[in-house]
Amino acid sequence: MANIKDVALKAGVGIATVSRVINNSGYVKRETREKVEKVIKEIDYVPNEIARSMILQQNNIVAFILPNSTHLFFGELLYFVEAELFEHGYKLMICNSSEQIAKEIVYLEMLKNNRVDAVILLTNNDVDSLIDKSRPVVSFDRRFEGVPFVASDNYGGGEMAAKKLLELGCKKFMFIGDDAQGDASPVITEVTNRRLGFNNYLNSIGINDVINIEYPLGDYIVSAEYVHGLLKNYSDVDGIFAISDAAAAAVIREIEYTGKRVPEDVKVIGFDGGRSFLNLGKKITSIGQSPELIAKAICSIIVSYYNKEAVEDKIIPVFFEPGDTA
Amino acid sequence: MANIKDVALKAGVGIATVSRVINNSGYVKRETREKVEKVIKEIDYVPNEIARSMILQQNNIVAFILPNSTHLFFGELLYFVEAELFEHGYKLMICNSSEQIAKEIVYLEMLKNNRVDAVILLTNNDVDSLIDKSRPVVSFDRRFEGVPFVASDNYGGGEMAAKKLLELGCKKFMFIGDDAQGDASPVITEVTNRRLGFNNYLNSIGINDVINIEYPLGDYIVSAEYVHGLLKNYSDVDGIFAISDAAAAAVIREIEYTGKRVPEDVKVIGFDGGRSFLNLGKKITSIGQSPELIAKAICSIIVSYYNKEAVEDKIIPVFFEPGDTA
DNA sequence: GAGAAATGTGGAACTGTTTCCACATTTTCC
DNA sequence: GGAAAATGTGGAAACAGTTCCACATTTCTC
Repeated sequence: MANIKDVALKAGVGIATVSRVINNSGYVKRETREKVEKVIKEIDYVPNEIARSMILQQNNIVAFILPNSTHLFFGELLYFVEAELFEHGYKLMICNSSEQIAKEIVYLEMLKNNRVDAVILLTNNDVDSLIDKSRPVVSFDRRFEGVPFVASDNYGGGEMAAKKLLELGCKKFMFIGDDAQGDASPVITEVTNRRLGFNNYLNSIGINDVINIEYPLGDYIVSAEYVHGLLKNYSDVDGIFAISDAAAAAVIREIEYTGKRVPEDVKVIGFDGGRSFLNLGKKITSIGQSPELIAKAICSIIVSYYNKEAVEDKIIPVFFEPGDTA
Repeated sequence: MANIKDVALKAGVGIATVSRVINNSGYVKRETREKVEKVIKEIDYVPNEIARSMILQQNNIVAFILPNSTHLFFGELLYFVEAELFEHGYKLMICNSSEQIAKEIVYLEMLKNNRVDAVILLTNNDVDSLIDKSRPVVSFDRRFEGVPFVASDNYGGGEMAAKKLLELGCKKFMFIGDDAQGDASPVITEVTNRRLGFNNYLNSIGINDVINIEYPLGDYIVSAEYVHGLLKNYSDVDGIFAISDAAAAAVIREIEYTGKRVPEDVKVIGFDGGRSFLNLGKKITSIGQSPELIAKAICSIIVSYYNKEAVEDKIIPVFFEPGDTA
C-alpha cells in the first residue's frame, strides 16, 4: 500500500509538504497542493490512521463495555451512542461482557493496551480497581469513585409511577424488582432508586403498607412461576410498579392467568418505555428512559474530556409512556 | 505513560530483550527475564498496541457494518459475532449504517484509513465499488463479486414453510414479503430465496395459485393498515408464510382483527425464529436462522483469511421453530 | 528599495514497538 | 580441549506518519 513517502517522491516534494496538504495545515502553494492531490488520486494513497494515532497519541476510538447488546434498552443505547460518536468523528468498539466479570477484566486490560481514547462502562460488577482512571471513562447507571456518571432519574421515575397509580385510584401498592441482589453485592445499584422513589413518595402521603417484592432473575428473564407464587399471596393489590418492562410483562401474564384483568382489576406500570413488549398484545404502560438523551449525555462528557473541559455527572429525565396496562 | 525504553533502562537491558520477554520469544536468560518482569510491574508498563499494530501491520480489529443493531436478529448476530471474535483475540468495531448509504460510504472509507484487519458487511446497498477487496471482507445475506458470502438457507426455509403448512392441511397459500423493493433496486436479494423456495415447492406439487403479496415496509415496521387492506381481498387463504416474524406479527394482528382465529382458521409461519414477539401473547411459529452458527461461519472465514487459507461461501441451515400460530 | 512580515518548503527528530543481524557467552560432543 | 551448536544480548533499521526548525522566497510597508 502506498505511503506518504511514495506520494512525496512522485510529486517531487517533501514529506512534510504532503502532510500539510492532507491535513490542510500550514502554508502550501496552490500549485503544489494541486500537484500533490493529483498524485494522491493517481496512486490511490490513503493515510494510515495507525501511524497517525501513534504520533498524535490518540486514535478516536471509544470502547463501550456493556452486558449484552441484545437486550432492547442496551441495544438502543448502543445504537444512539454509536450515532452520536459518529457525529463527532469517533469510532465505537463494542465489548459485550455477558455479565461475566472475567470478560470485563480482559476487556479493561485490553483497552489499556489499545490506548482507546475513552471507555463507556455499563456494568454491575465491582471493577473499581480495574478502571484506568488516568484516562477518560464514563459510567452509566453505576457510580465509581472519581468516574463521571450518567443515569436516568430513576428516583423521579419511581415517584412518577406512584403518582400515576394514585391518580388512577389504586389503593394497595406493590413494587417488584431484583435490585438488591442478595448479599453477594452489597452495593446500592442505581435502579434501587426506582424502588426508593416509589416507596418514599407513597410513605410521604401516609401510605405505609407498600409491598416490596424481591425476585431473583437470571439474565433478565423473569420466571413466571416465581411471580405466580408471589401474587396469589397478595390478592388485594391493585397497583403494581415493576422494575422493568420485562418484569411487568411477567407480572401481567401471571395476573391474567389468575383470572384478573389488567388494567381493570390491577394496574401495572413498567420501566423502560414500553417499547419491548408491544406486539401481539397490549402495550405496557411504562416509565421511559430515553436512550437517545442518555447517549448524548455520555458523548458530551467524552467530548468535554477531549477538550480538556471539566466533566460532571448527568441525570437524565424520564417520561411517562402511556399504554394499555394502567 | 511508561514505554519499553523506560523498562529497558531501569532493568539495565536492551530494548530488544524487553521485547523478547513481553512476547515470550527468542532466548532470554531466566534471571534477565525475572529482572525485566519485576520492572514491568514496578513502573506499571503496558505495551502500546498502537505501536505494535504499526510494525506488525495488523491491529486485530474487525469492523461490522450493519443497518441497525436494535433489530433483534441483527443484535443477536452482533452479539455472537463479538463473542466469537473475542475468543480469537479480535476486537469488534461496530458501524451502524442506519440503512443510509452515505454513512456506509463514510465508514467504508474510514475503515481503509484505519487498516482494520477485516470487515463484515451487512447491507442492502450497492456498495460494490467501495469495497476494498484487497483486504478481508465477508458479506452476510448479500452477494458481491469476489467477496466471500454467508447466508442462511433461505430457499430451504421457504420450502420448509410450505411443507409444514401442507402437513397442517392448508389449501390456499399466501406469501407476504417486501423482497423485491420495486424498481429502485433490481438486485435479487438473498431473502427473495424465501419466496422462491416457498413458491417453487408448492408449484412442484401442482399448487399454482399461490398469492404473492408485496408490501412496502419502512424500517422493518410493517404497516398494519396496509396488511389489513390486502387481507380482506383474499378471504379464502388459510396458510400464510411471512418473510419475517415482524411481518407475521402484523399479519396475525390483522387476521384476528377481522374476526378469524390464528391458527384455527388461518395458519401463519414467520421467519427468524419466533424469539421477537413472544411476550404478552402467542409465540409465532417460525423458520429460524441461527445467529450463533452464522457468526461462527463469518468468523471462521476471517480466521481463514488470517491464516492465508482459502475461503469459501457458507450456507447455514435453518430450522423449524414451533409456536402457537400454525 | 530595504527591512519586516507573510508565505512556502524540506530535513530530521520523534512516536513505541519488532526483528534482523552481529557479536558474546555457554554448552555439547567427539 | 577445541570446534560446533545452542543460548543470550543489544544496536539499529524499519513501520508511516506529524511537527519543529531552519531556511528560501515572496509580499507588504514606510
